[in-house]
Parts: sequence; C-alpha cells; structure tokens
Amino acid sequence: MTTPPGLRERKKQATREALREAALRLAVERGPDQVRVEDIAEAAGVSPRTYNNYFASREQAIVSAVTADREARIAAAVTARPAGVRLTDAVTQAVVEQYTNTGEREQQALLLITTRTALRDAFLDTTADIEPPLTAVIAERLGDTGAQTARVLAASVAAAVRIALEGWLRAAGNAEAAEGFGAGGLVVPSGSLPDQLRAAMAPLAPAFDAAERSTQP
Amino acid sequence: MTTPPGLRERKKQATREALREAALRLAVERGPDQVRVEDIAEAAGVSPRTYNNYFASREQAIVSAVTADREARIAAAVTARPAGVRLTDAVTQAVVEQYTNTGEREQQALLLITTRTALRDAFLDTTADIEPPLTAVIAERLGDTGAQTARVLAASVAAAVRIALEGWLRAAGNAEAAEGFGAGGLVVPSGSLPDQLRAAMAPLAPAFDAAERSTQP
DNA sequence: ACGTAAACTTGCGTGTACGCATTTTTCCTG
DNA sequence: CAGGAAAAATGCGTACACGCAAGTTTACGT
Repeated sequence: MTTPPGLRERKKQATREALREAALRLAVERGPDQVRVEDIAEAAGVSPRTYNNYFASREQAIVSAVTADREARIAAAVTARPAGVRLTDAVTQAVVEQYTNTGEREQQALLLITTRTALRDAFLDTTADIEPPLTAVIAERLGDTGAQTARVLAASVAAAVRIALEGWLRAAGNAEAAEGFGAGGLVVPSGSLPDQLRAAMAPLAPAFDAAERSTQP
Repeated sequence: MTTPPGLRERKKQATREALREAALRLAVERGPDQVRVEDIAEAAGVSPRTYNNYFASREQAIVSAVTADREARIAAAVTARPAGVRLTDAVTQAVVEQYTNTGEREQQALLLITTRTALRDAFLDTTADIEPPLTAVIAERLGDTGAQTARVLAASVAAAVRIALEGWLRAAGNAEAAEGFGAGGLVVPSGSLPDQLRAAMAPLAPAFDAAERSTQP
C-alpha cells in the first residue's frame, strides 16, 4: 500500500523537523517574542522563503513541535479499539489518550505556549487538523451511507476538543480564578485536561449512538 | 437595556459599512485581485492603518458585505420560535432561514466569492461567528446547568453549517461534477443550500434532544 | 460649560506572507 | 546510465499585519 518513502519525502520531513526543533529551542532560549522567522530559518539551515513553504506563520512552527503528528495518532488510536466498544467511547478514549500522554519536552513547550496569546491561538487552531483523519475512521465504522454524518461528527469532535482546551488553558493561565467563586463549580468543570475533554465529548454521545444504531439495527 | 448608541458607535458602524461597501464595489468593478487595501481605504475615506483596525485581512471586508450581521439574525431567529418546538428544529430552521433569505446584491457577491479560493475560505471562516450568539440562546433554553453543553452544541452547529457550505460551494464551483457519476447520489446530498444545511444538521438532532430532555424530564 | 479620561484614528517602522521566475535536487523511463 | 520531467529551494519584489506613539474626537462628571 505504501511504497517506502523516497529520499525526496525524507528530506522534506527532515527539514520540517529541523524547523520545528529550531523554533522551539530558540523560543525557549530567548523567549517567544525574541525569535524571528529569519532566525529559525537560519538555525535550520534553510532560507526564510523556504520556512514559509512549511509554516504559514511564525507561531505554527513552535506549536507544531508539540502537536507533531497528533492527528494520525488519534486516528490510529480509534481504530486500535476493539470493534465491540461504542464509537463514542472509542473516540473519547483516543482523544484523551493522545492529549494527555505527553512527554517531558512537550510539557515544557505547553507551558511556554500558555504564556502568549498568539501561541495559544495557534495551538487551538491545530485541533482542526484532527478532523480529516477522524472523518475517515468514523466513516469506516458507519459504512458508506454515513459519509456526511461522519464529517459532521468529526467536525463536532474537533470543536468539542477545542472547547475543552480553551477551558483548560483558561484555568491554567489564571490560577487565581479557581477560588474566585464559591459554589458556581457546578457550571464549569474547570478540572484536569482529561476531565475537560470527557465533559466536552459527553453531549455528543447521543449523536454518535444514533448514527451507529442506524447502520447496525 | 440598551442605551441609544452614541455618536461614537454610529460613526464606527458607518466606517465599517463604508469599508464593506467600497470593498465589494471595487471587487466587482475590477475583479477581486485588482483591489488593494490601500484602494479600499481610500474609497472609504480612511487610512490603510484604520482599515486594519476593522478587518484583519483584505478578504474579510469583501466577505463581510455578504455576511453582515448574520450571527445576530440567527440568534434572534432562534428565540423567535415558539417555546414548544424542539430546540433542534428551532436552530435548524433559523439557520436555513438566515442563509437562504438573501437579497439581490448578496447573490451577486456570493457569485464573486465562489470564484476565488481566498474569498471562499474567508467566507467559510465566518461560520465560526455564529457560535457565541448561538451559545447564548441555547444556554438560555437549557438552563444554567447546561452551559458547557450549550457551548459544545453551538460549536457543532457552526461546524455543521461550515460543512454544508463547503459542499454547496463545491457543487456551485464545478457544475460539471453533477453529471460525473451515475447513482452515487445516495452518498453526498449535493443539493440546494437548504437541503445541505438540513442534512448537515440532522446528525446532531439526537444530541440536542438528549440535552433538552435532561433539563425538562 | 469646561476639562479630563477614554476611545478612535493615523503615521511610521518592522516583520511576515506570498507570487513569480530561476536554480538546484530528486525521480523515473527508455 | 543518461537525460528530461517533476518537485523543491531560493532570491526578489510587493503587499499586508500590527505594535507603538503621537494626535484627534467623543463621552461624562463636576
């Protein structure tokens, strides 16, 4: 199915990885605001023009060092679940798993991201990337008649994940708001990231169940 | 509740409207690619710097001439439905209504938008704008305990609308694909805009019903 | 009515985004 | 193993995005 990637593709990925690496390292070293595209390009050994062939903005390179190939991993995690589990659970578990199994280095980068609005926005934008692969795996479970449904559900998941991350970033950003109110805690979860993700996914469960039911009566 | 808007606010809206108008007119006159921000600003009687205080990109001004205050109209249309109807139906009807009740001028602008990828993207991006007002009206119907659910549902609606518009734009863009296949029509609706919107909203109905049910047993 | 604070506009400077044309590298086929 | 096609990198030029520091207008309290 997949021919071993040629030198062309490997070099491309190497360049992308070098840009990621350079962007994150420089951002950590001197602070996110003291890094220009020109610096990143130079550190990665390419021209600034080439940088923009890989990343559309300065922030994307930094953020992509954290997100890497999260989309593919989420899709793989969904298909890895046994066929018996509810689709809703499979997707939720896969999302939680891939957003929390984070390494040392990624944790540090996340902390950096929370400090700048532009970086937070770029990070939140990456949630949209999970939509295409999710659409594919959901469509596979729903059969060909549910293609449109799969697209809508995948997009809804991406939206739910974004909302969860927003809430989590907000809580992480200003930790003083945690004690601001007294008993309003019922409204907003504001808990850990896995909790936020599960809470955001929950409202979509009935839609998943209905879609799954309509294919296997 | 609302104090009559002062001179300040009225002038602001006038400037915004002038920029919209100028952007659309110039785009129609000379073609979308032959219009620079400087031209739009000049035609509207402001500096280019001021233009960017209102619109973040060149395309936004053109697109906003079509979308205007669609977000507010959709939210109002939802609350205008009698309290008896299902929330899902209220939202769907409101969305369909506001995206199809289009005037002469807007129709022409839409045609223009379909001709350029950058404009189509900017147009699709505007679907995200309906999310905050939709969140508010849905939250009102669900009560205070469903705040998070309201956010997820509103975001899902925005995503569904975006998918519907993508499908419609694709169909409108290359009309030759309509006869490309024979009986594959079961998979992709590819019909009129109202049909696309209703089809995209349908998978979310169970989620809306469940949310509504959990508040009024 | 006046003065002050807040909001808006503007000019300027820097950094980024991207189209186009050219050069370099990789790939494939005879 | 050539040699040409395809893809990528690069240089260059232009236009856009935006922070900052004025200057200008509106709003509001005394």
